[in-house]
Amino acid sequence: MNEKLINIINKTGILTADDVQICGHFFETVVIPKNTILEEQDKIPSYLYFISSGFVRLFYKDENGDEITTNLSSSNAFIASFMSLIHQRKAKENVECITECEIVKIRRNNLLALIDKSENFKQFSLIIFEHAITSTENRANDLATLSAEQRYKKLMENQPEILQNVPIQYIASFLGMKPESLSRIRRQMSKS
Amino acid sequence: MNEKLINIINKTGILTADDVQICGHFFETVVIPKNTILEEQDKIPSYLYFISSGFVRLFYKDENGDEITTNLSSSNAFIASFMSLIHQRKAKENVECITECEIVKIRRNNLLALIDKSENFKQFSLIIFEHAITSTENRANDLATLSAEQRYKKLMENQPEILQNVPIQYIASFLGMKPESLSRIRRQMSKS
DNA sequence: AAAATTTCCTAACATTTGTTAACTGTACTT
DNA sequence: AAGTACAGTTAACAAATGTTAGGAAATTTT
Repeated sequence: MNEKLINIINKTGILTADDVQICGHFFETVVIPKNTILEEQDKIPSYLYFISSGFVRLFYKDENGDEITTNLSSSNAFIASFMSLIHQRKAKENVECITECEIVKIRRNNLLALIDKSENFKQFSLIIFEHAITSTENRANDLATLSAEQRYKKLMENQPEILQNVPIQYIASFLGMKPESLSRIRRQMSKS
Repeated sequence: MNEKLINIINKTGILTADDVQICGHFFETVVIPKNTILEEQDKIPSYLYFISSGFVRLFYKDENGDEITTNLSSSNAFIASFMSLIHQRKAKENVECITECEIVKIRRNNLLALIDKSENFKQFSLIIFEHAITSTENRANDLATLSAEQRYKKLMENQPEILQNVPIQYIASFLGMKPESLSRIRRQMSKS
């Protein structure tokens, strides 16, 4: 199985070597070209994804046809349209590879089978899920309390690799500002 | 058991009459005076709460000691510091009754026992959980894409009862703006 | 009831962010 | 290589929101 995924799993200390062995049967590693949509808005998603390398985003198209980026993720993170995946409902967002990506994916039914079979795996998947929720909560609280510049600086500190690899317009949308505003902020910061 | 809670349960169509009967043993109805903290930030929460009547908020104190309101809920909603309740971790936020409330609560261990015992109850609790997550996602997306005025108008339309019963400062914080800004918006809207 | 505290409002001003439009550079097509 | 489309930048201006300070109104305490 994918080494990075094994590393992440071991870091939690939840799964045994046997557990990992079993997992291996259900995860599939694939290389995806840039700009590929993995799961589409308004369709029922099928997979949970682990990003082994590359950059992935979640975004939805609003009433005006504008794309709103709600999540930016890079290597060693899980990503999915989580709630829709679990409940088999139409997804509110697209899952898109921003760069070429090495992706490790598992089908929903296999994921549920693992969760059902192993208490350890249940706990592990809860942690994945919790990360996704915490990240949404943090985004909401940052949008509510920080200025546009503070939000950008925080992203610089916490996920600097994003800045090098993700189009500015996606970053601006994720941070809740216009691309022109982000441009201005970047210029002002480069001056001092 | 509390009638409103039974109504909500029946509306989902998931639980049988027997299920509801069993639930009744584990839920406890209490009346709570206004301004009471039900669960405290940095402590491990114990209960899931259903608001039978009254208004409840989630809020956390930031580094500066400022209170940030992250959720405003009224009758017929479940509320808790969900992630912390499930994982038995220190809560990131307080749960506070804003007005006097009639609350129906269930202890975490009893909740887990019900989930474990009944597939129906597992599904039901997943729906409660999903509501909480959807509400956080919506807050984040609204903060990212709408102006302060648009956010206030949306709250007016979706939860008008909040405006009559929740202090303006909490509403402003929840909407990610300063109380003075909310005051101005309300005045401008009252003019036209 | 008076005093004190807190909440909310108001207004003037400062700052931040959005809007519009033009321009540059880059990547993709032909 | 030329042409086209798109992403990113810049600048001037407009609009929205934050800041500060003071006062009115409501609530709580004495």
